[in-house]
Amino acid sequence: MDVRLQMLEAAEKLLDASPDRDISTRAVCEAVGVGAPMLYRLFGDKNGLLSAVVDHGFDRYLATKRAAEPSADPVADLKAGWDTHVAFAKAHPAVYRLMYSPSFVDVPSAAQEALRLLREVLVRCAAAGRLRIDAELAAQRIMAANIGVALSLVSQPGTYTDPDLSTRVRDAIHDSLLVPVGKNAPKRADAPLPGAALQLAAVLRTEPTSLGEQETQLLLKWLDGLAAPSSKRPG
Amino acid sequence: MDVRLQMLEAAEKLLDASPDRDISTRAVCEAVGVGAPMLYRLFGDKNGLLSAVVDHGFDRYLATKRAAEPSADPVADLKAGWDTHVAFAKAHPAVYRLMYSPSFVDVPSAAQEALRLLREVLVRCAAAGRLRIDAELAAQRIMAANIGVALSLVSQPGTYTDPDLSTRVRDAIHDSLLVPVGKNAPKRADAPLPGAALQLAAVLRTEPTSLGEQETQLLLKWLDGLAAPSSKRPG
DNA sequence: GGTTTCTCGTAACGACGCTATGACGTACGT
DNA sequence: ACGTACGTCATAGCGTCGTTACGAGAAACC
Repeated sequence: MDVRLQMLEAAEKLLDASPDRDISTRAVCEAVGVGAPMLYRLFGDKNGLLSAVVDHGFDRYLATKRAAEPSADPVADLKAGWDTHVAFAKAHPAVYRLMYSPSFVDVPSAAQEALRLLREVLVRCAAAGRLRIDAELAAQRIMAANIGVALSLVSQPGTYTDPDLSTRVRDAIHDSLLVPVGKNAPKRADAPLPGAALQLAAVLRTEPTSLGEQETQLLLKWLDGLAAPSSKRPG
Repeated sequence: MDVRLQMLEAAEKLLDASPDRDISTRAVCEAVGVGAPMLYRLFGDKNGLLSAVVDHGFDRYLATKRAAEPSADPVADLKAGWDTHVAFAKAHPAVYRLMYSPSFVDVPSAAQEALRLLREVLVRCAAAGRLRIDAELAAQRIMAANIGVALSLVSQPGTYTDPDLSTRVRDAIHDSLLVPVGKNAPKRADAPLPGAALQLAAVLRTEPTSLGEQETQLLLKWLDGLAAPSSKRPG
């Protein structure tokens, strides 16, 4: 019978159901069955309620995450942290938008908490000799890119269609900040075949050639296959 | 005495001055000196006005950018595009938030336009042999990271204090998508088509591919034809 | 049991997005 | 020249919002 928790959950439910991602204080009060002054005694004002919703959702999410976090491989934890960030955004799009693009001035404390946890993982990476730069600088770069990927996926799902978008951006950022485990580490092999195929395809699409139309189409099809031998592009 | 333009500029000014980044239709109408029905005849509703503000600000910004864009070095254009994106966000924080984290359902067309321009630059990079993957996939990754950096800088300037944040994330993403200049990039200026065809033919003769034997032979024959300088050359 | 205090629902206030109505000016027909 | 039809736009209003003053009812204390 915790009224505060009831209101938080009602607000989150209404928020996810709302098309314009906004709610009215009246709807929240009516859903719980309390009067309007109750809301203002508990949360101060509407922004306080929304901030509390963000903190509540994020805290509950972190509870399941914090239990298994400190593993032996800090780099694996780093990547897992990125993925859980994106998963949280997909699971609670409205809450995520309030978290990282709030309409009020003060950023919810959950955002600060998330950055703090990221910095802790990075400190462990540094202790393991895997971090190339200062943990605070690395945390800012990773978090900024992570927010961008998550926000793009939740606010423009029709535009950002690449299923590997998150992991690819993640690895690009991480690779720029971490030192490889060994010298034989996969030094980004500049595979000449896909590169050459991509370039020829690009040129073929922009310049006239001596080939016929069907020949060009078949050639382009082959080139696409040569450029992406292991994965398929989204249509 | 263009009322529509007056209202757009008044709305933008009020938007930047507002602490909670919201405006009232009444304030916009009063600032221009027109009645409320004028706004609804010009923009439909409040969302229409805000969408128009976004498109107007972005179009005016692109006008100064499009003039000097197509340079000889597409990679330099790519990096400049990232920087102008961040600069636009810093110059118009309220408009930028509406653009990439809108409160209404449909994303403003300016966001689509920005992604389209990015893809065009990437196609030019691919034609120069500098792009490692498909232009569409690369555009999504770059744009997602770019949005994250810009939105973090404008919505949490107190948290993201690293002055090099933007350029560092930019270079990390770009390095993961581009091939270095010296490696296997033939000179674009002279004859891109024969060069690309020759390079691919050389690679095909030294590496196993996913194509069958007959296909490879036919492809090599075509490539020899494309590489031969007997075909028409641009004056 | 009477008084005080605490709690919380009712009702109201100002501001909002949006729209119906009517006044005003203009162009046209006779 | 004068009446009429038409387009234009401000006034005024409706319903809803966030927020708060007020009063009723319950509980606690002397």
